[in-house]
Amino acid sequence: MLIGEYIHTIDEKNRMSLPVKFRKELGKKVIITPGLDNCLFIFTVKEWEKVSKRLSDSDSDLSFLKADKRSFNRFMFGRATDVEIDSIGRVLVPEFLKERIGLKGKAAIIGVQDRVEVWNDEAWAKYKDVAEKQADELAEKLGNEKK
Amino acid sequence: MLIGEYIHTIDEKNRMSLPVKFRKELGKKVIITPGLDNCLFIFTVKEWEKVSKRLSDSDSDLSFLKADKRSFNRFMFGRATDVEIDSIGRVLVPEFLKERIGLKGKAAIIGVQDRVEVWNDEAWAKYKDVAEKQADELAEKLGNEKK
DNA sequence: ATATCAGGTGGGAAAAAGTGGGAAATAATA
DNA sequence: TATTATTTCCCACTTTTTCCCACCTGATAT
Repeated sequence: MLIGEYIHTIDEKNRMSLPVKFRKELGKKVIITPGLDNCLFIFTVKEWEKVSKRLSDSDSDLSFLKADKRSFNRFMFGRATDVEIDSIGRVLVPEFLKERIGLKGKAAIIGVQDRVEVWNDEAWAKYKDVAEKQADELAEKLGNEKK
Repeated sequence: MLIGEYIHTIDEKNRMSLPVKFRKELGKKVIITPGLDNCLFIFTVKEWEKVSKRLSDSDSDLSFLKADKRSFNRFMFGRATDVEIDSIGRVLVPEFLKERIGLKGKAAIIGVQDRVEVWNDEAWAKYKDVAEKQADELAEKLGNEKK
């Protein structure tokens, strides 16, 4: 399971080293896609297959309008990139994905169960701040939904 | 069962030794997460699996499509860390978790049934003070609820 | 009182992780 | 094809982490 928060550098060659704790689970190749809430998602190949299957499944339970779904899939698939992890555990973050979330200098690398998220470090700090304030509230809400 | 209260030091290398009485039950690897009321939780791997399973959406590979799940999962997993317990029973408390609860110098380590809690020792002292005064009151309230 | 033991603390050396940069290989352009 | 730009690979440096050993303190036993 991918968990934890790490702050790493993105250098001028767009290289970013992955936390050692993630490397075993990620293997030697990953899929980087635009994520939601202004971050990037990194999936293992296996996880990506699961995700993409469910996204393209025509009779899945996703309550998407067809048009919405098409455009969402373009967003996810059209800009997904598979990247090799180099011999010392770094990935190359494509320029257009970097730009998309305003990455430069420092990145926050977050393990979220089955995926890794990459954030502009400042954006992450802000997001965390807000999330924390809402956390109790949220936990309670989720708790109630289960009833 | 994990019970009791201990005051231990956190040194400059972020090491904190776990009470001997806890070590057997905790095993050689634990999960540290932010807890509620401004403390940290330490779970055994087994306990963590139970907790995280219950809290995450187990019946969907696409939980990231829901905004509130995303926030919650980021909070839950992004800020948890698995740490090895070293040969003499110490854990490394990640800097970002230390910061979160204002840990430095002395920590209060509390056994709470299935989990261990870590507090800033002064915060714990205050909390205890208040809690103690309310304990009788609280006990009665809890007793009544069960009826 | 001294010795012994267990739990907890601290520090130095070795190893690992993360970062940066140059050279070789490849691709792009004219 | 020659030249330039980009990407890839490899090595080296720096910082952080890990490992190991020694010390301290308080409790118990001799």
